[in-house]
Amino acid sequence: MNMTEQKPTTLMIADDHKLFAEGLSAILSEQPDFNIIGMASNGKEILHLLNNQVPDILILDLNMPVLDGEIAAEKIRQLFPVVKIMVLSMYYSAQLANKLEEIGVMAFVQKDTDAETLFKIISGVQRGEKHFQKIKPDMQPSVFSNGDYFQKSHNLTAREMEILQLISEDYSSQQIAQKLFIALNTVDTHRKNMAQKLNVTGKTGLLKFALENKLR
Amino acid sequence: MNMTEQKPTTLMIADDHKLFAEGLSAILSEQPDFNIIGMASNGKEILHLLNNQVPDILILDLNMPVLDGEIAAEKIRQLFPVVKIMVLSMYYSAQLANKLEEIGVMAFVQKDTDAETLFKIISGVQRGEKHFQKIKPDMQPSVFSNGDYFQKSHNLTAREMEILQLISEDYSSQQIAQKLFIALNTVDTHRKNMAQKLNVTGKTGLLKFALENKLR
DNA sequence: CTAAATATACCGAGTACTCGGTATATAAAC
DNA sequence: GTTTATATACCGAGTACTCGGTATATTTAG
Repeated sequence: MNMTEQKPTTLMIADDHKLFAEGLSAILSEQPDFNIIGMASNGKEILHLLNNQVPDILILDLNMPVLDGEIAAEKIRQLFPVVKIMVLSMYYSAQLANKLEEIGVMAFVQKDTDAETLFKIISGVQRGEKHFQKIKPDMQPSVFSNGDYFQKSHNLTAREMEILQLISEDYSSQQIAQKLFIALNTVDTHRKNMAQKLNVTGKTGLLKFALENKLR
Repeated sequence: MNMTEQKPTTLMIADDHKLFAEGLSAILSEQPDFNIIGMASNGKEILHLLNNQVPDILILDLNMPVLDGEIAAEKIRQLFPVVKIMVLSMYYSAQLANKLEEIGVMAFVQKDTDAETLFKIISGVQRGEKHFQKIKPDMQPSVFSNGDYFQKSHNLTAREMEILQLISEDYSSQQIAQKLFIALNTVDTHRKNMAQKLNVTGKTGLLKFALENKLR
């Protein structure tokens, strides 16, 4: 049987989000094919762990304090080239995926992937397969994904939200006016009204509000 | 023994981040005091689940597609007032904590809490205790938490990063000049240099870059 | 030591924005 | 029907910003 023919894949997890890391460790531990042999919460800590023992696969969060995941990955490639690195992140960008592949990372996976898929990717990585998954090109959820929330809690009109979305996409007022076939003054008025409703100052305040409320 | 005296706390989890939800379910299932009886990935789905069966405690993610966590919480308070609601979020704000408390939510917990603490909060909620934890007042990680990453990958100087941080904190150029005891023209020059390095346009481009790179 | 990088500072010409206020037409609510 | 909300649009006075370019002093790297 397969179970007696192969030893479990040894894994280490480096992620500063404790609840996530512990949850991930728990679901991976349920799999007989995987064996968690270490956990770290920042880049430096994982380097120390690897000095004592190296796993088959390291699951590395991209954004960590003290020593960032990307830089940690570069160092680990140099110091422990036998370790296969998988990077986890909430954020996807093709540029970043390319960079990680150059570094020698084996997989770049988003944190909203389901467990079954993750197990398959891990097994693939252990066999030497790369995985640089491209989900939707635009990974950034639109403001409209929470449209009901905004309309209810901030009393924004549909038009205001339309303009807020365009602001968050770097449209100047002139560009917004052209796109929506309205006057520059009208855009300005909508912006003024929104800023007052949201109690922020000007375009940068609106932009900041829009971006911060995409947080998950 | 306590185990025979009390029945396990029944829990449902509503979170669209599958890996997180499954991990959370796994660690909670390891606790004999807790029993997961349902999982949903959006606000509407959890409402349907509750129509069939209600748990002691519902663990609800704040930002979900289709029907937002906050609005779902309000509806659940009306329709299923016996259910104790705990809200999980990556983001903390006192304003939001107040609002959730008004709605009748029992706890507001950040996703970087460790599992042991979460177990304690859940047990407290089951006993009727509220938990509106205030971690650090400024929950937003500073750009400097990834300082090495920025310096390395974008060739930003220390001064440039200092100014980028102030831009992300809504400082105008005039205010930055005063705060750093430099001329307005100098701030402008730094901004211009950064915008070119980061290949963005102007202040809004810089702000957007700063905010987007705080994503976890 | 020299060369490169960084911080500081300026000019000029122009655009974009801010925010108090005003107003009208249309759509939605009562 | 009337009233309220929304979308559209304007004015004025002023500030903030943009971005091409210039420059020098200091610090850092080779």
